Amino acid sequence: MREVRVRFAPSPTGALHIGGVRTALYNYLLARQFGGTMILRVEDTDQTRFVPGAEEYILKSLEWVGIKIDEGIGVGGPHAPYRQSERKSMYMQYALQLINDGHAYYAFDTEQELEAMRERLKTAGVASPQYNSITRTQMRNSLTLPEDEVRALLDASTPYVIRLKVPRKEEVRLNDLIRGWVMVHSSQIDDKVLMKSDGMPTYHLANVVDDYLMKISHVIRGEEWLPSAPLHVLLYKYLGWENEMPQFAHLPLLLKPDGNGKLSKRDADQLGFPIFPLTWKDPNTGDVAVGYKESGYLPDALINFLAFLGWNPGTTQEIFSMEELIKTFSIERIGKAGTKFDIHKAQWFNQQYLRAKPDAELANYLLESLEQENIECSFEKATQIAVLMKERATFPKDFWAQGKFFFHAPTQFEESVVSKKWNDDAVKVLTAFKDAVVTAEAFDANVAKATLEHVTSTLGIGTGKIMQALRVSLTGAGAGPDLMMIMEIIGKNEVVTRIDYALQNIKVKVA
RNA sequence: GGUCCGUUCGUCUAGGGGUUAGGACACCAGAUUUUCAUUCUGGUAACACGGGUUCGAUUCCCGUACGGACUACCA
Repeated sequence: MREVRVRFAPSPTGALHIGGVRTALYNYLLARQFGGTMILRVEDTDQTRFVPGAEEYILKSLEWVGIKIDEGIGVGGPHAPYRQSERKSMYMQYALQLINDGHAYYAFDTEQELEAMRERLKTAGVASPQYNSITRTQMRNSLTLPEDEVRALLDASTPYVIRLKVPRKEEVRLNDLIRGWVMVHSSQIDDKVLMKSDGMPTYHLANVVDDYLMKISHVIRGEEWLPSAPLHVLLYKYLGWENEMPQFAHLPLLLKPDGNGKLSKRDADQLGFPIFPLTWKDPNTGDVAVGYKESGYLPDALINFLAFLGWNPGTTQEIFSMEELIKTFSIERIGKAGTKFDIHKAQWFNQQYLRAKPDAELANYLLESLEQENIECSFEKATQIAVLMKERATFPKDFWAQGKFFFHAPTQFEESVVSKKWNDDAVKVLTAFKDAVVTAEAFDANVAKATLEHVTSTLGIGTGKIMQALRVSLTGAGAGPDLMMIMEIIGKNEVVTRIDYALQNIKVKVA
């Protein structure tokens, strides 16, 4: 097997889509598994769509999820430069070679002429008009124009493009690693533009030339490229690179969670989940899209989730570290069908990864939130809270979001709990409990529990009946972690103060 | 419209000529828990349809339907 060299080749036209991250991941896994090379190349041949900051964003995103680039943008390498705009001068020679070999030609048609041709064909009943082996005979190109006129036009710097001369009748075959043999008839491929009039190559030429020059062994990319893959095969053939042609693997697309269609930013916005790894501010519109990182997703969890979107190991194991993924991954086990994107699964993975973290790390998450709120808290106390909250957290920010009551006494009490559980018995027990706590010498969870049980049994009221009331008086809510531990953490004085406040501010609704 | 790709529980999927069609998420129920969550146990739920081939098809073949991608001097 030849040396594995794969590439992730995004266009810097905006933030990196989550589907792009998956594509990068699969490339990376293959490279690592075979001790190969992961290359990052930027395909910025369309200068009109260039977005400032996009390239840096892509770099940061890959770094955050733990995909390391061995060669290319940001790290350099033997095939530098890795930005296609900077490789501009390298492409023309190959286009010229194709012309010399009779596989390409100059075309001088203006936009208006092309438009007129399409109109003409449409009115004649052709659904999708193409510049191809038939129509090119009626256009202004080096195949129809006399040689000296072509030279004259070129000498006069007339704008032109170079088009591939696709044969009229030929079966183009391609063995995709995921889909098997894909056959396309050349009559369905149009004479694609290879060099644009601004001197830049199109995707097709640049991609093939760079993959060849960079000795790419596997092209792993989205399914949207499958229709143009036969064209690329033709290009390799005409350029004389058939033996160096990489293997292709076209990944199934990520689909909308509900309904149909390709997953888009719009869907993500509507359903309230991130679509970009990192928060992205669109430099043109100023719109801000919150990223996975900022939403509290852990990079390992996101990677695990993404890896399973279209791939599975064939076993029941679901939690995979990057290392395990590298060992287990295989292109053969990538599915063919499009995958609906389900954010619930991502949340589940996040929860799993969060729980697996050491307590100290969890405590730090809480401490970070507290710092932003300007609240002092010892590491020990934060750890205690984190341990208590662990089982109910999905995101790091949950420790604060669901544990505010540890630091702020409630001033509002959950209505439904109050109306159902706040009654005369509750008031009696809370009053007695509070008085008992005041006199307690040492106070911790055990003392709290013993005290409460003593009070309830003395009064002859079931403990279960008033627990909710006690909880709401201490935390404001009807649900939460172990109450006795909460009391230990907030401390004796706070317990007394909070119960007092609740007693004075909650009216008895039910007798 | 044309070309190409696809179709197993609601979702992600395993499987593959003869299986009680397996797992996970979600959902529901029960148990545990002072509540919620966790945990445990159990449950509902799928081979798109029609023809072949075959003793037998969810699995192979062909159609149909449905879905998706592509159809630019964008990638």
